[in-house]
Amino acid sequence: MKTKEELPACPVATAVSLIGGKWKLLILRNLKTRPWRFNELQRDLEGISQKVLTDSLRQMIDDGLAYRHDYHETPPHVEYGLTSLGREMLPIIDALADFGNYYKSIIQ
Amino acid sequence: MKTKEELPACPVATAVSLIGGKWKLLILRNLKTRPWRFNELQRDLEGISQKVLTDSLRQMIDDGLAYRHDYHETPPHVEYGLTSLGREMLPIIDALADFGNYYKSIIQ
DNA sequence: CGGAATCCATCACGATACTG
DNA sequence: CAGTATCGTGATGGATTCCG
Repeated sequence: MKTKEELPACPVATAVSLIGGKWKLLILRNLKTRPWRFNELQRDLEGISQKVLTDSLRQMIDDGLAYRHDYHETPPHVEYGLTSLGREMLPIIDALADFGNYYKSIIQ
Repeated sequence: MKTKEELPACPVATAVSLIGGKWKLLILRNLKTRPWRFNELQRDLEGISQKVLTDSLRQMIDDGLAYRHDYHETPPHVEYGLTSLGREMLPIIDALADFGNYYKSIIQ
């Protein structure tokens, strides 16, 4: 979790600093509905490497947006989901989806 | 402007492909209120280079989000603003700002 | 299954100089 | 003022190997 002093003054810049990178918004899009397992996420995001998925998830956890639950089973069973703070980002995902649909509807 | 075939199937991914990079969302935040001149934008974004600002603006124009109006004066006078399509992105900016404010309000 | 560790590639981004 | 043209670098992301 960042401290107040590390964050930009502008709220938009603050949010951007949390969802920066190529994949976090797409990860949020997936976690929106339910918890996901690691390999399940990687398969669905198609194109993301293990390293980048690991790094992205860890940053999101560190920022308080996501949680990691290890069931301590063999074979390993780990699930990732959104914290209540992470769920506060869902209006952003919804706005992105709305715009994406609109954009595709008007281009020829 | 991209064609339908170049865009991802997922609407969120479509939107992300349009606002990718480090600066476009911040540029949108500025253009939200009124048209801006080039140097004015560069000063306000503090940290962005001319090249990156030029590249970002050109992509946004190419994607139909922004326009460029050259007054053909000497000294040069050029203004950048949002198209009606670009204004459809404003809910995204608003959602980002809301979240940024909320995030800063709850961290200690 | 869910990673860690390592190495490598690319390109987004940045610095600098110059121009109509 | 509003760029263009070069050139350089470093963080981000990708490929591969190994492990409990």
